[in-house]
Amino acid sequence: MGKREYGQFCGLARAAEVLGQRWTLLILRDLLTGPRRYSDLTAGLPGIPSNILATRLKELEGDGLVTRELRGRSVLYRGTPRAEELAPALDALGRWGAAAMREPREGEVVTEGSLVAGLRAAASGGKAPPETRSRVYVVRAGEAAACAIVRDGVVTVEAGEHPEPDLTVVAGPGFRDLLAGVIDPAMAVESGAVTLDGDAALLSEFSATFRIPYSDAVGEPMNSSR
Amino acid sequence: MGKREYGQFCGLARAAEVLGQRWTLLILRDLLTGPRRYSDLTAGLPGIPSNILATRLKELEGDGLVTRELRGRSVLYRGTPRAEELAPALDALGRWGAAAMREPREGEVVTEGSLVAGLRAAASGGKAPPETRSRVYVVRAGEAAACAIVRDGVVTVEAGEHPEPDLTVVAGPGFRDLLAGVIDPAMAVESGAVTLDGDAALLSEFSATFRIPYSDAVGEPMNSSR
DNA sequence: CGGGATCCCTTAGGATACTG
DNA sequence: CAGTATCCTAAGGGATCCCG
Repeated sequence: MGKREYGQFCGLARAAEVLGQRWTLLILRDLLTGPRRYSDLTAGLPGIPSNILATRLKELEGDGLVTRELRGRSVLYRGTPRAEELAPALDALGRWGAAAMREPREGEVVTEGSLVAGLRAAASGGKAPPETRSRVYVVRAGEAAACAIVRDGVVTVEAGEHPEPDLTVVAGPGFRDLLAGVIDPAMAVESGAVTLDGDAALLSEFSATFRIPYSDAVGEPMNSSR
Repeated sequence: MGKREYGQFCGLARAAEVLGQRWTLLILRDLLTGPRRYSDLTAGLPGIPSNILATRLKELEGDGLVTRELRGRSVLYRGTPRAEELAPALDALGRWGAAAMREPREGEVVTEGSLVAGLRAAASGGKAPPETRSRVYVVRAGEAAACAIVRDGVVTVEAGEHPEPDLTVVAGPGFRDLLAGVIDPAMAVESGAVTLDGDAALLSEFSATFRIPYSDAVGEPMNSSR
């Protein structure tokens, strides 16, 4: 048995062999938001050692999850279709992890990749209204921004801004409570959990579309102010 | 940033911090099939070093995913409700990994845990007929056995045998092709992919209920190293 | 300047033996 | 049975250097 293998004919074991290496899941998370250069990945994964990123990209290429592509004088890394098949699993994992998140820990940041992944996980847990009219939301948290387009009950989330959002939601402290449903949209505005720009009446639709309840199987944080 | 943390306020990163340690995912997989003693876990995870198992169990206990319970003169490890919330994510991961599985690699075994996890992942990808009449299947692969009960479109899978199965399916070489749908039930019997005991006509219902297609995004093994 | 490779050091993991 | 204890190797972290 190699050092990465588990010696079991089991889908979960196979997944763990590929995804269980440190940083791999986050690299794939970022690549599922679109093709990225080496330096984009470095910027989106603060603290990753350069040699580890290079090693992981080579491993993922060998596993058929990433392709490299020369573009101009830099290299574009792109997730393959096989990597895209991971989306449901990443959403499920992200929902599970986010269900236990209360406040950010000391020093934790929100990257573009984490914001996009979080919104995608939240979208798979809410229910978008099956309207014909489409909505464009922009969400900003920390330095990161993402846009979500809701159309016919289907949500797509991309990194970055959008030229004509219907509503821009700037996340403040307590934004997580809105996704959890422990505060309602009006309270969220009042408490500063969100700051809005655009059609503020859409916030309740937003909060129905994006939802990650707190797990009630997790204890309260020690420094709880609620 | 500690050595296990990623420094990101992100559900996926939090999940990776807990689940990304070697062996952890498989330990949880086994504990989601029911409470297990230390020696049960050792037996279900061939090759795991004893010190690693002990370390992981302590970590999982600290993370609120496992409880220890003295029962007689041995210790029972049990997954907590928070661990059970992982089930959808494990199913999704298992499906993703299993979609790329062709034949077992040299030396790979099927354990009870892997069989149960595989059937659960397969059940989340098939559609059980919404009948009132319930079905009891027993599936055997290698040394392992599991039973699946289908009732009103809901599938529950447990480890071990069942006293009165409607159909017992013994997996042979090519059983994976039946789950993938590349051979039909009649062919599966003929080719020896399955050996049946009981109501053989139920096999087509079985193969509709448990399904894991092959990923068409996977080519031939492209990675000879490792 | 982007995309790494190399070096050194620390820590986690693996194999095996041993004990309460 | 349920773990420790030990020893050793491999992988990760951090900084720097290199090359086109």
